Formats: sequence, structure tokens, C-alpha cells
Amino acid sequence: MDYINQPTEDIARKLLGKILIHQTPTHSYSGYIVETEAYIGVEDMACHSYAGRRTPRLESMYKIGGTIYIYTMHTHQMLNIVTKKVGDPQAVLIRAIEPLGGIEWMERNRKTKGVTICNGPGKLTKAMEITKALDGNVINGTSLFITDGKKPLQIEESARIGIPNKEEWTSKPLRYYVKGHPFVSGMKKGEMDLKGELWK
DNA sequence: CCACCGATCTGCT
DNA sequence: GCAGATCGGTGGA
Repeated sequence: MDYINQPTEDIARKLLGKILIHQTPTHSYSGYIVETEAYIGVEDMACHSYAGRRTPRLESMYKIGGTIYIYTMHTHQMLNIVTKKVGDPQAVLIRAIEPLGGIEWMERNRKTKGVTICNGPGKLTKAMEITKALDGNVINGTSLFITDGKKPLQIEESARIGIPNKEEWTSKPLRYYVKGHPFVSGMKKGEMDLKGELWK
């Protein structure tokens, strides 16, 4: 997977279906990525690095594509994969996964069962024990990995979640998800495809 | 030092 | 669909 020499939007699409793996000393967690969002850097009003903003907290975004960037808000950790070259602060936010391995431990970490264990950016990091300790490391370099998985049958686009008052950036279709997948955040029952026709 | 503000989540309408 | 909870990062004084 090339995290440097292609547009962030393309990387966000291609991450759908890939397998995210977190190996802790005691557990192995994994799941298919089913929802992502692209953040396009200094021109993107919704991006943390908008207008070249640079603070200690954002430093990882300025590193090489493939770097892990983890942002904390409202006590939740959010997992991003940095894209592009050094000094071009763009990233893809991983918003939801379909659990594959370590499901019982995910349920224990989240104290619940079913789709709510990881159908949102804060939920999946809690489920997989992903913490700020990984911030600044490179994907596939330490304990967090992304490997090839499946291909979505159909990719749906929409505006990003939770981005009000950012002019045209509020409505740009920079959110991508596997059409009909039950683990996508906010998925309504009527929009779910329960016949399993989600992947190629 | 202190006030402001979310790339959220949950629960209720 | 919307309000409230909740708290660390950030920037101004």
C-alpha cells in the first residue's frame, strides 16, 4: 500500500476492506476497515493542520505517509493514517471496522455486544486497545498493522461526520464506506444489506 | 492560570 | 434529529 504517491481520497477508498491488526502483549485484535474519511491538509478547513497549523499535538501529521496519528477528544482516541510526503499534513481517519479476531476481548473492552462495539472512531480504538502510545509510529512497524483483505462490492460517499460551519468543506464527499455494511457508523436498519452482499 | 472548544457518544424525542 | 456529558489541548492574559 502506497501512502505517499497518490491522493488522500484514493488512499481512503483503498483502505476499505483492508485488515487492521493490533497486536498487544496479551491479545491480537483484527477487523476489516468499513468506513474512512479523508482530511486534505492545509487547504481543508476541517483538517487539524488547516492553514499550516502546527502544534506538538499535530506533529505526527507532518511526518511521512504511513505514520500513525492519534488524536484525543472527549476522552476518545481517534486513529488516523498519515498520507503524502514529509511536511504535507494530510491523513485518513479510520471510523469503523467489522471485527474479525479477538471479538470476545473487544466485547469485554466495550462492555457491550453487536455492532456498537466498533461502529465509530472512538469505539473501535477502545475495542482494540489502541492508545496514544502508538502516535508517531509507522504502520506495520510496531504493533499496529494493515494488510490486504477484501474488496468492497460498492463504495458509498458522503459528507464527513461532525463538521459544521466549514463552508464547502462541510459538504464535500470525503467520507467513504462499504455500502450497506452494518458496522458503518450511524447505519440505519433500512440501509443495511443483510444478505451478505458487501464484498466482491 | 484560565476559558474556550471540539474529526464523539449516548440517550431521549 | 438534538442536547448534554465531559476533559485535554490550545492560546491568550
